[in-house]
Amino acid sequence: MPEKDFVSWSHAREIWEIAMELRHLRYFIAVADAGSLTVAAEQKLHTSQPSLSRQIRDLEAEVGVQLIHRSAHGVELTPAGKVFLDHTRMALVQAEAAKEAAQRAAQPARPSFALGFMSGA
Amino acid sequence: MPEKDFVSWSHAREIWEIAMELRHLRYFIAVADAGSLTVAAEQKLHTSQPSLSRQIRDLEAEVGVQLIHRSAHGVELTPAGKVFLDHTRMALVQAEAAKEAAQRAAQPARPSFALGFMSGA
DNA sequence: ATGGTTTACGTTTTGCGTAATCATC
DNA sequence: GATGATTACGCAAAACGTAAACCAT
Repeated sequence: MPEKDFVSWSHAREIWEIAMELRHLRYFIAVADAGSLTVAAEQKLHTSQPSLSRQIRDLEAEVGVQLIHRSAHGVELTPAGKVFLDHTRMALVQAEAAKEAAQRAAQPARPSFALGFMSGA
Repeated sequence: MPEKDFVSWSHAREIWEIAMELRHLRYFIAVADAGSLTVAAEQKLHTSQPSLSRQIRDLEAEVGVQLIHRSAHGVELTPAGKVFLDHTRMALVQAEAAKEAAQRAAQPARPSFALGFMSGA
């Protein structure tokens, strides 16, 4: 039976309707860390700038908020972008934790340790 | 400058190398809730069973663990699958929270004209 | 025989890379 | 003029849908 009362959603949108993908979040984190689309693409993600530029643009369209400010020197996070970055990191960590927890659970002998964290205010 | 000491990773794998996507997690949650690939596909995800079957299979390959046990009555979560489900839900919630936090941060402190979507005080 | 999952295959979407363009300092 | 982001476009990979096959009850 479906137990879905573990958390309450802020809005009515169902989780199946989220268009955002982890790839977008990874790209955004790389850009934020590098401060530049160019170096993030080439040195971190091993992809091309145009690809990365488009993914970031798609992400901003999905969120509906401008996350970075483009300039000639590189990119700079907007206030909304900084907030988004923090949550984004946690989401990635959670996804990776899910994978590792499943792998750990599949091997019965290992004691499980919790990789816990708090969700922001 | 990259601030990345907010959490320590369990393994050396970089986050850019994660092949898992939120779509896989959404699909998995739907299957777990429905207890069946067929009804999850048709009634929740509005897609086809073969598509869903392949996505779940891909997810299991990525995680490296069998997450569901197929039977004639439907599907049943393996112990690893149950653990994975919990973390997966949190990851989805985090991702959605990131989006909403960014939208909230983009709103000025005092909205002069309310195109509000929430019935607040 | 029925309910449910998987395989096969053709179609369509979409992400990606190269090259060219625009903008800012 | 040089650095960096965007647009245009062709290609390749992957997701999707339909149909057929398989498996257990």
